[in-house]
This record gives sequence, structure tokens and C-alpha cells, in this order.
Amino acid sequence: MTDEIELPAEVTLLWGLRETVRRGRKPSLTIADITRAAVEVADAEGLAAVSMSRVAAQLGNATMALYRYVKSKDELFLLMSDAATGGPPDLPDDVDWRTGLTLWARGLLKVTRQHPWAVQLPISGPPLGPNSLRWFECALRALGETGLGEEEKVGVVMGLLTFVHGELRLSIDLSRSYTENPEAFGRQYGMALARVVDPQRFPALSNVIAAGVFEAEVPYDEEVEGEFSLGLYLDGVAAFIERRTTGQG
Amino acid sequence: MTDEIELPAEVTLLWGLRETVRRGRKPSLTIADITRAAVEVADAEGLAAVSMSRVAAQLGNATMALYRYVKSKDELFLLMSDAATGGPPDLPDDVDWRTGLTLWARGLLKVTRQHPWAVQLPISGPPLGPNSLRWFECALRALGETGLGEEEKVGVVMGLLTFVHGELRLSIDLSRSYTENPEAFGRQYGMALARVVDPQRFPALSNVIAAGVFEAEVPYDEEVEGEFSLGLYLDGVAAFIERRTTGQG
DNA sequence: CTCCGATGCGTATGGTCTACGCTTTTAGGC
DNA sequence: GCCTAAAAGCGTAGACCATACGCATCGGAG
Repeated sequence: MTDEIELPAEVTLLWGLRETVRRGRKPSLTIADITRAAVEVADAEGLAAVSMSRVAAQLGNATMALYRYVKSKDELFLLMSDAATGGPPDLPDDVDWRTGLTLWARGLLKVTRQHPWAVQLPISGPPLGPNSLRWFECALRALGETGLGEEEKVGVVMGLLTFVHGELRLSIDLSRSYTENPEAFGRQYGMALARVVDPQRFPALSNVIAAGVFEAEVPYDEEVEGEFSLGLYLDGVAAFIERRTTGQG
Repeated sequence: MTDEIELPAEVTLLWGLRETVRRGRKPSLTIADITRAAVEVADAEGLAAVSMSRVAAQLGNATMALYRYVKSKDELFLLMSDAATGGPPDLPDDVDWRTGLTLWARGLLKVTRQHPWAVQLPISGPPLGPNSLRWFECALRALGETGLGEEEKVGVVMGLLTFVHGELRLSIDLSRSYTENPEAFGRQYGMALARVVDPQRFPALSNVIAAGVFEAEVPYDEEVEGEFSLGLYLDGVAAFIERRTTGQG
């Protein structure tokens, strides 16, 4: 007996470990096909357009055919979530941790922005897919020579991931509402705020508005977005590594 | 003529500025009623249970009655989103910025964790609701005496908000999957990882697993969750303020 | 008291996920 | 080479959902 405990359903799905059988009709689809089709639909028409029938149509099959490959729509979402980021970049082996993590974060931001729906997926549970884990591996490797303990590395990477997730959530929201209605953004946002924000009750916010922070001529720049706070976080990491390696830990 | 440009629909909704009329039948509901009912349903049965008919039933009304108050379900989501956080805590006036922002972040984490569905709301666009803006005001105020410029303050607060959003997204996912199936978590996650992670392809990750990081006996602690990375970020902010005020900016 | 206009809401339409069972196809065993 | 079990393909149907439309009902303004 192989004495292997049963793997969670998500894992067997994401890693293609569902038992492949011999007898019976040959499958005409693969999980990869279905995932790709779903991603295409989401890219082209948004997450709301991803219905089982729409994805099936994309593949030229009937709706119910998909359920032979995927137990529920949630499983499809899980697959999409791992597919959205693809694999991590190849960092040079001798890259210093800060450059490595900067490239990592920028890279993850960039690829995810190409599939903005990924942020809206209703996923629960820790990352288990092959791509997620490759990203994780990549970041851990960048911290390889810092002298941090394993748990500390995980903490740093989780923090960075946290940051990227939050940044995506906020910036994708903004960019969507910007691309949906460019004129109504920026200036008009500032004006709406100004109309609604009572200087008595919101003195600090009023100062900000008065300083024209929300009326920037440059409306939205993905490249720059988040660089500032990313830098702050990495400064904190640097200080931590310093503290940790000068023995004051 | 009052020369007032028209406010965006979201603003009039969130701030209760929809024109109140005189003639005709009296409304039996208020937007606040509807929002409260929706929040109750979401708290009790999850976001998926929030349907127009379910919310109407909660109020003892028919489904279509809600549409006299709210143009679409998305508008209801918008209201829920602003309601989820409530107002910010009252920070002492003389609190130093770091204590203030720490309390702020912890507070925002705490209240949002009491309405975990808030993270899943499909919202796009910048925050405009009264509660969101009060939180923003609160954080800006904590940075009042740091000597930072208005734009820099906004940057710092946005970064912190980014961090909180990301933290919520990750930790709520974890806690949900934990509470759904406590036994399957922690140890089993580690074991599943170990089974699937090839040491050849995932050396760094394998090290982490081997070090037992994922088998912690303490399975999940909301209070502590995120403190580590929050500290790192605030260290970065501290360094920035230092740099900025010692004139090296 | 009358009447305009807003609210309450029943009905209907077109969409969703997915359980079930039937038909078609295929590979293994004989 | 045939038979059969097992799997894929998928049509149908049930239970929801958001919401457009139209009508009855109610209440303040005149």
C-alpha cells in the first residue's frame, strides 16, 4: 500500500493530479484548454462575462461538458487565479535581495495588471497552485543570502505579497474607473471631494485638496504607481536585515 | 443660478444627497435601512446570500421596492462598502505619528475583519463615502506634525491603506479556510505542499517547509497577523520622515 | 376635494449554476 | 473481433438572480 494521505481537491486540480483513467470515451478537452478559454473571455469581456456557458461556447462545446473536468465554477476560478500570474521572471543568481525583490514586485504587478479580473476572483485559502508557488520560490531565493531565518524570509515575502495585493486592488480600481470615464476622473474627483468635504469636519483632508494633490495633470501611470510605498516597505526590510545581521536580534 | 456642476451619482448616493421630494406617497424605507439590512444578511450568511429579494425580505418588503431607493445592486454594494468600516477611532490629539498610524491600521483591520465580505465587494473607483473619507482624514491628521508635504502624507497613507487591503485579502482568505476546516489547515497544508513541491525545482521553498514554518502549533491569530510587515512598513516611513526633516530631501 | 407624482410591488424576461439521466464513444478482457 | 463497463458529451429542467415595465395605491399641494 502506498500509504499516501489524500491530497486536498484543490491541489489535485491545480497540479493536474486527477486520476487519468483508461476505459471510456476519450476526453476532447483538457483542463488547460478550459482555463485558457476562461482567461480569454475574462480578458476580453471582464470577469462578469465568464459563465460556464460562455466558456463552453468559446471552446465549441456545450455548457455541461465542462463539468466533466471541473466540479464547479469555483474550481474554474481557482484555475484562473493560478493562470493569471503565469510564472515568475528569471532573476539573475547573483542579484542582491533588494533589486531582486523590486523586480519581483514590479513583475507581479505588471503581469497581474494584464489580467485585472484576477484581483476580483473570490478565492479563499492559501496559495497552492504551481505558478503561485513558483513566485513564492522566486522571492525566497532573492532573500537567500541575507542571513535571515526561514520564518523571517516568509514574513518578509508575505509582507511584500500583501503589499502587491493591496496595490493591485487599489490601482486597478482606479485605472478601471479612469479608463471608463477619463474626463470624470482627476479634476472632477477633486471637485466632487471639495463639494462634499466640510473643512470644519475634515481639516486635514481639506488641506490636501487645497494643495491640489488630486488635480495632478498626470492622471495615472501604472509604472510609477506604488513605487513610493514599495520603496518605503523595502527600506523597512533593509533596516530589519541590518538589525538582524549586526547581531542586535 | 447656483452654478453647481452635477455631482457623480455615487456621491449623491453615499452622502444622502438625492433630492428629497415633497409630493407623493411617503417612502417607508430609508437608504440607511436598506444598507443595514444588507449588512445584516452579509454578516449572517455571507456576501453570496445578499440578493435583492433576500434584503427586501429582511425588511419585510417586496423585491422591487428596493429599486426606488437604489438604482442597481452595485449601488447597494457601494453603500455596504462604506458602511462596513464604520467611522475611525478617535485618536488623541497629541499622539505621535507612529502610534497613531499603528492604532489606525489595527483599527481598520479589526473592524473590517468583522465584516469579511467587504474585501470581496466588486468596487471600482476611488473612495468617496463619508466613512472612507473620515478614515482618510484620521490618518492624515496623525501625520500632521511630521513636517511632510501634503502629497507625501497622501503617499504614506495610501501605502498604509494598500497594506491593510492586502493584509485583509490574504488573512481573511486564510481565516475563512481555517474556520471552514480547522483540521485540514496548518499541518495538512504543510503536508500537501511537501507532497507537491519538488526539492529540485523548489529548493528555497523546500527549505522553508523542512524548517517546519508551516506547521506552527499556533494556527492563526488575528491580533498578531500582519504586525510584522506593518512594523517593517512603518520603519520605512520613519526613515523617510527622518531623511525628509534632516533636510536631505 | 381633486389630482399629480412618487411609492409599492406583481409579472415577465433573460440570465445564472448545476443535478440528473440519456446517448455516444472507447478501451480492456475474453 | 466482439462484448461490456466506464467515461465523455450534453439536453432538459429546477431553482435562483437582476431588473424593465406597468399598474394600483397613497398623500401632499392647490
